[in-house]
Amino acid sequence: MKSKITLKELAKLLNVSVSTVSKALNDSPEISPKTAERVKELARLHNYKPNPVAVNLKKSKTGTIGVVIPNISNSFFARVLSGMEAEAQKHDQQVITYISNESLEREKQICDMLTSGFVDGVLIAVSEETQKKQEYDHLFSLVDYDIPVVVYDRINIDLPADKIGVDDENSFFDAANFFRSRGVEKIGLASAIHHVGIGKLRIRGYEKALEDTHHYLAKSSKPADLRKKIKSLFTKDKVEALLCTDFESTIMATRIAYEEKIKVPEDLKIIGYISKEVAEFLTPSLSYIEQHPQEVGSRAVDLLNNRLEGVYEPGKFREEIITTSLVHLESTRF
Amino acid sequence: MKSKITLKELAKLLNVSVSTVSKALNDSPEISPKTAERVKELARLHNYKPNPVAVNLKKSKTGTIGVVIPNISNSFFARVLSGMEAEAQKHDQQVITYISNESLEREKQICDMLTSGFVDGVLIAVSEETQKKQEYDHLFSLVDYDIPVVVYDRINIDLPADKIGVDDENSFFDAANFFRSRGVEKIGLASAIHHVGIGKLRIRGYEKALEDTHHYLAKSSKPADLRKKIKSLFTKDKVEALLCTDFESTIMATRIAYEEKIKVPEDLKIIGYISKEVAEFLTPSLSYIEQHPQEVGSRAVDLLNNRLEGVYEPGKFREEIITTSLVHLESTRF
DNA sequence: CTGAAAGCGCTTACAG
DNA sequence: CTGAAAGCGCTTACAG
Repeated sequence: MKSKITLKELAKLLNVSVSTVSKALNDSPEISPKTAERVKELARLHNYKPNPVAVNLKKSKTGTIGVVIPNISNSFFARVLSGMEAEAQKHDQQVITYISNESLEREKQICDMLTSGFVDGVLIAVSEETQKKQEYDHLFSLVDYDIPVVVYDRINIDLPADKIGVDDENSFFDAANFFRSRGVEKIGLASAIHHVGIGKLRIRGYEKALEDTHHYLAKSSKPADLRKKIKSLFTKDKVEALLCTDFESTIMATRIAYEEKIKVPEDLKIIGYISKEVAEFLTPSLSYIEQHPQEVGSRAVDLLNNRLEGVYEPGKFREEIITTSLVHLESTRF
Repeated sequence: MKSKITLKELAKLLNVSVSTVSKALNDSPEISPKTAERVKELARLHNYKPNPVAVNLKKSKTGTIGVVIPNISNSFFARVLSGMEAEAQKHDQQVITYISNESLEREKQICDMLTSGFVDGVLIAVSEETQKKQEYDHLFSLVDYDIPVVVYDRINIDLPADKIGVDDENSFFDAANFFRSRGVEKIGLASAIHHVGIGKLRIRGYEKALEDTHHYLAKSSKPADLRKKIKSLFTKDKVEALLCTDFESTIMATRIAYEEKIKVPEDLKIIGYISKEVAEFLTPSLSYIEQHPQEVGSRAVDLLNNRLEGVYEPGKFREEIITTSLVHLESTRF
């Protein structure tokens, strides 16, 4: 039960002033080596640690960064968070997590909190609802309060902030071209997120790669509807390859193939946007787009810190893109 | 660019003292309704929000709780975190997230940080390595520093702290008995986590239910080895049902069944410890143990807050258990 | 009902 | 080299 010792108590025990103790512990050159050593020794003995709240108040900062996550069950975001936490550690920053659950209302509440000064900066991926309704006032209010914001992953939003994203469009451009190069003709796409930014980009990549051929699209945010459409791609259109923009459509596609006794990869190749963890264990294992979430996370923290430290010119914002890679497992075996 | 206004500035604008402003904003009965209204109006106009760092310093608390998570990619923990965040919100607390990556070393670093006073309390699920090596000194040092600790999920550890767990043993006791009641004779178990606490408990539940019959066990923390053992259960022992204690063994089992052309559920029933999200999408969909992670999370925060508020008697600790439920999907269809 | 003062635990110009 | 003082932005006994 060593209740925390303070500078003042330390000072009294040493018969010196609080300022001296503080300076000694902060390695100020003003202090004589002798007293410095005396102070440090006693501090060590008592296991002294400065009260971070007091230090932060003095320094007018919080030592903390706020992360807004739309959906933590999505393992992409979970890994991004992990990358952020690791990077923040290196800078002795604490990560405060807020989960919006893809809700605009919740996101507003969170931003409102954040304007009170709980954090030095904010990393945010905006919720689906926010994107759909295009209501960004709460985000602008962060900016108004001079709280630096870094937008990650879902970056196609018009906000004066640094951004770190993933090359969604290119990933599917490349994936579609991969199939073409192998002579596949009927290449389909399934999407449950066609209405949100990243979904649109992935679809655009697919369409650009296949400008000159027929597009086979199954798009719907309603599971039953999507299922019907994917099934139709398989049984009526008889696509030979399928790109899936998200977890739901990917898993649904493998599922429907199984039910319809379509052999993967013999009769149907699939590439999906799912995590390595799940991809490797599916039956058959599923080729996927690796988004390097940890890197997205650590870069996001980096951008924020550079911004906080004034490395970047005020008013001019960065936009960085992490390059994805296509990982081939069994579902694209030729 | 409304840089934050302070109490002092507000006071000057109103020609009253700082104390008056503070009291007015905190609805102190000492203040006349008239001035209270004046103060509040100006505060609203300037969008005044008290600086939380200053408030916390004054109140000698941080308004923050630290959550240590072994592995955020595990969707169980991701959901637990979500439950914690939701509950913390209700109490205006911020959640600071630390990820140990199942590493003892990292966990020590984190605990060391935490003793500096970044948080009012800690919620922790200890890392696998910590459990294996049984090194708990860093956790005891939290307790020594009078930082309340709540241990969640991995609770079979001897620490003076409140605990919130899941009825691991019972879940598999019930699951095994479910199969028996349906006349299944050869019931196997696969585990990649047999060496850690929750794994042991689940296995014990299985063994208790089947005390009088033969046990078919496939246990290994090495993937290749586990795979061989599961395969042997299927092809040599010809088990008719399998309980899997974790994500890895569950997915591996479905995978091996597929490769060996064993029909699920016709020739083999499976129950696994995986998340609803994955279970529902597997082929066939997989019956699973629902652990109610969000509830674990929110109860953990509750326990901590009751402890902080002195609701519980000092020195006497709570241990709560969340009851799991067995969710039947296709893999246990009779 | 209002305000001056002390203090939460630090840091840092400034004086000596 | 050391210390007294001011101050970060609040809250809250205490006096008037």
